[in-house]
Order: sequence, then structure tokens, then C-alpha cells
Amino acid sequence: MPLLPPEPESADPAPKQRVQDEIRHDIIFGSLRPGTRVTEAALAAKYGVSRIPVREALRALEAEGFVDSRPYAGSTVSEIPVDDADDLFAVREALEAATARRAARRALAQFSAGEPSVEWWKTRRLLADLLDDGDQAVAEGNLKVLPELNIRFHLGIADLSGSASLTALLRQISGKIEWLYATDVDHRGKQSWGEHRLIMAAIDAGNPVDAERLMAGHVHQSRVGYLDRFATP
Amino acid sequence: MPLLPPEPESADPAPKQRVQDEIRHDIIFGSLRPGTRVTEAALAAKYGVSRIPVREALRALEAEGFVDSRPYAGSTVSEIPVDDADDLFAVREALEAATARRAARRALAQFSAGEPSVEWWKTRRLLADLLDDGDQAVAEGNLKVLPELNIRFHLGIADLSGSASLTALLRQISGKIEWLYATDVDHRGKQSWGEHRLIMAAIDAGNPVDAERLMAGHVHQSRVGYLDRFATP
DNA sequence: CTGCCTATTGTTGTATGCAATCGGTCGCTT
DNA sequence: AAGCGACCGATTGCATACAACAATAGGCAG
Repeated sequence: MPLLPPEPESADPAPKQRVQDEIRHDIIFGSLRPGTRVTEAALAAKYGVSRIPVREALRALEAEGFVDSRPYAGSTVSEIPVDDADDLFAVREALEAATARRAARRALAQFSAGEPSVEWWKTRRLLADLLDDGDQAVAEGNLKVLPELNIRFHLGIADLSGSASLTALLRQISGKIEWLYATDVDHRGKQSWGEHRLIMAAIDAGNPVDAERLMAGHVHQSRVGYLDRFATP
Repeated sequence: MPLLPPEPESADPAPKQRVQDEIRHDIIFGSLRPGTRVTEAALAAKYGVSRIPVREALRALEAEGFVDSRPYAGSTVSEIPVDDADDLFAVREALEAATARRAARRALAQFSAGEPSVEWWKTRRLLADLLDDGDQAVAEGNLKVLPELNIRFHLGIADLSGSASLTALLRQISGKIEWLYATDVDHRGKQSWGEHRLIMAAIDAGNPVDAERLMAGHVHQSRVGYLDRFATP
């Protein structure tokens, strides 16, 4: 039996979104290699929709940096940004330090102003579930789901920061990071995941200084681990 | 004679691109205020094209963070990310430090490997023209063109870095920064522009350390200047 | 044989038409 | 009168059809 129900997705999520996610998944996990030419008609036939949703999906993926397009000349799958890894991690470090700090500041503000908003609680609840799911996965040795959970955790923190700009930037960088990690199933999974609860605690405590410091260290370790593994020696 | 040929743009640049640039300009420079509802039909009529180019333009602007859209519910102009200014500058600092460092490294590599590529020379030439244009504008006291020249200079450095990922990220952040500066015509124009030649010289000399340091300081000063002017006292 | 010019083909860009969905409003029930 | 549910206009999402452009293959001159 296929042991991969990572996308139960009850309702069918709008053709365009579905196509976009499918293509991105195929790019990240190898089915569509860098340099391959992708035509709207072929993808439309493959996914059983018209060219318009495919077209919009390709444009979105172009904005995310997964495909390159030229007017009237078609699109090709981008190269994996392996040479940019170190710099991407550096930017990510500054970016996530900012989101963690802001999230903690916002938590403090919300609690000191009476009751947090319903939106805050929703995201916070989602993060709690994520932490539990990750712990369970670690306990069961099911490390291959951690990258996905990891990205969702960090994006959740960005949501708590309340900054749409920073969240959008993180989403863009996360895509690249996931792409870089696609060939490396577990990197330093177990140890890295454990640090998440510390960050969450600092945010809940409304402690911007600790939140920023812990997040920066967390991302920095991720960077060092990646470079140790993949950097040209 | 009109002394402003910054956009000679001989050929008409594809309806979709034109519409996208027009809408973005209207958002940044006030004609479209945050929160206003924008419908595809209205914009299509305004620009004399079909809904499709307008639609794609809106999607691109959504990816750039200028409009928010929800399925079947339409789009609205985003809020100016004034609360995110400090964090955006912080990320930009890390980002541009990386591009400057890489550009210098790449310059060194290109020169030590014989002759730089034609592509490199093209961008380098464009930057030289930009520096001259900026100097002339400063000399004439025509400070209102500096923000535009400034962004193009920094994006040019990103091009020299040879990293599509970093360039895309900078493009996204630059849009927000330009938006933040839209109400402030000259900020610290003259002084800031003078620093560009120092950065360029460090890159030409193939000195990554100086390039990174100068660029980081340059962006940092820009950040401080903005916060001094606009931050809530 | 080589280089350039042209015709053709495949692909994207845009226009129009229809179906699906959202927001608000009116009417009904309690 | 207040709450609630169904209808209706407005708007987006998608499909089909046509036009514009780039890339490539073939012919012709040199």
C-alpha cells in the first residue's frame, strides 16, 4: 500500500492551486529536472485542465524562482540554486531572526492587551499540533516527514509575526531551501526539531531577545549542517 | 527639450508588462490607495485591454506583495508595510551584503580567467552609465530621479553577483522599500549616491571583503536615515 | 560547402463567452 | 424587533478560439 498520505486535502483545492502544487512538487522531487522544457499545452493535457490555470501556475512558479520564462519562447525548469546556498541561508538567518523577534513582541502585546485575537489563537493552535506531530514522527523514526513539518513550523512563526512582507519573503526562501534539501532526507532532523519547542516557549513568554537569539542559532546550525554535508571540500 | 529620457522604451513592451508597471506605479505613487478594491473589468476598461493581461498583472503584483486577493472575492490594494520597515531593512542589509560580496568574487574570477564574459561587460557598462546619470542628476540638483536610479544600481550589482535567487529576493524587497520612500522625495540622496562609486570600485578590484563592508554600511545608513525620519518618536 | 534569407511550424499572448462562487439584501420565522 | 435562511447581482475562474511572435528547417546565392 502506498504509505504516503501527506496530502489528504479533503476538498479539491481549485485547479490552479492544485496544478501549481503538483508542478512544484515534481520540480523539487526530481520528476522534472532542471533545464527541461515545459509547455503549457503538455501540462494542460497532463492535468486535464485548460491552458489558463496551467499558465497562471507557471507564472506563480516563475515568481517563486522555479521556472524561467521568456515571452513567446516558453518556460524551462530553473537550475537548483546550489551555488547560492550559503547566501540564501545567511539571508534566511536575518529574516527568521526578525520574524521570531516580532512574534514574541506581538505575543507580549496581545496578552498585555487582555485577550489575544482569535486569529492568533488559531495559528498558535496549529503550531502546537505541528510540534506534537513532529515529536511523534521523531519518536517513530519517521524522519522523512520532518522537512515538510519544519517548513510549516517556520512559516507559522512568520504568521505569528504579523508581517505579510516577511512571511512572503520567507515563503520564497523556504521553497529554495526545500529544493536544496530535497536530495537529503534527514539532514540533522532529530536534534533540529527539538529546538523548536525552545523557540516557541520564548515567543509564548513574550521574550523577543531570547526568541531572536534561539531562532538565529537554530537557522545557523541548519546552515552549518548543510555546508558540512554538501559544500565542495 | 525634455531632459528626462529615463524611459525612452522605444517598443511598446507587451500589454501585460505595461499594465503591470502602470498599476504598480499607481499603487506606489498614491493614485491607488491601500484598501481600495480593484476589479479586473474596471482595469481592463481603463487600459483598453482584455481581462486576461490585467488578471496576470494582478497575480504578479500579488506575488510582489502589492495587492491581496482571495478566490472569487476580488483583490484589494495592500497596506503600506510601514510597520515592517525596520525588519525589511535588516533583511535587505544581509541580502545586499551577500550580493556585493559575490559580485566582487565573481569579478575576480572572471578577470583571472582571462576575459570577462560579454554578459558581464554589458551589466558593468549599464552600471557605469547609471553612475554617470546619478552624478549628473546630483550636480543639477534633480534629486527626484535618484530613488529610481538607486534601485536600478542595486539591482545591477545583484545581476553582477550572478545569483538569480538573490536578485529575485532583492527585487521583491526593493519594491517595498520604494513604496516606503514614495512619500519622501530626497531622503539623504546626495550623500548616499556618492557611496556607490566606492562600492563599485571595490567590486572592480575584486575585493569581496571591502565590497561587503561598504555595501552593508551603505544600506545600514539608509536604514538609519529612514528610521530617524519616519519612526514613531 | 557555407552563410544568409525566408517560409513554416510550434508555442505563447490575448480576446470572448460561460460557469462557479461570493457578498449583500430581502423576506420569513420566532 | 432580531435572527436566520434563501435569492440575486456582481465578480472571478475556467474553457475555447484566434492572433502574434520565436525557433527551426530548408532553399538559394556566393
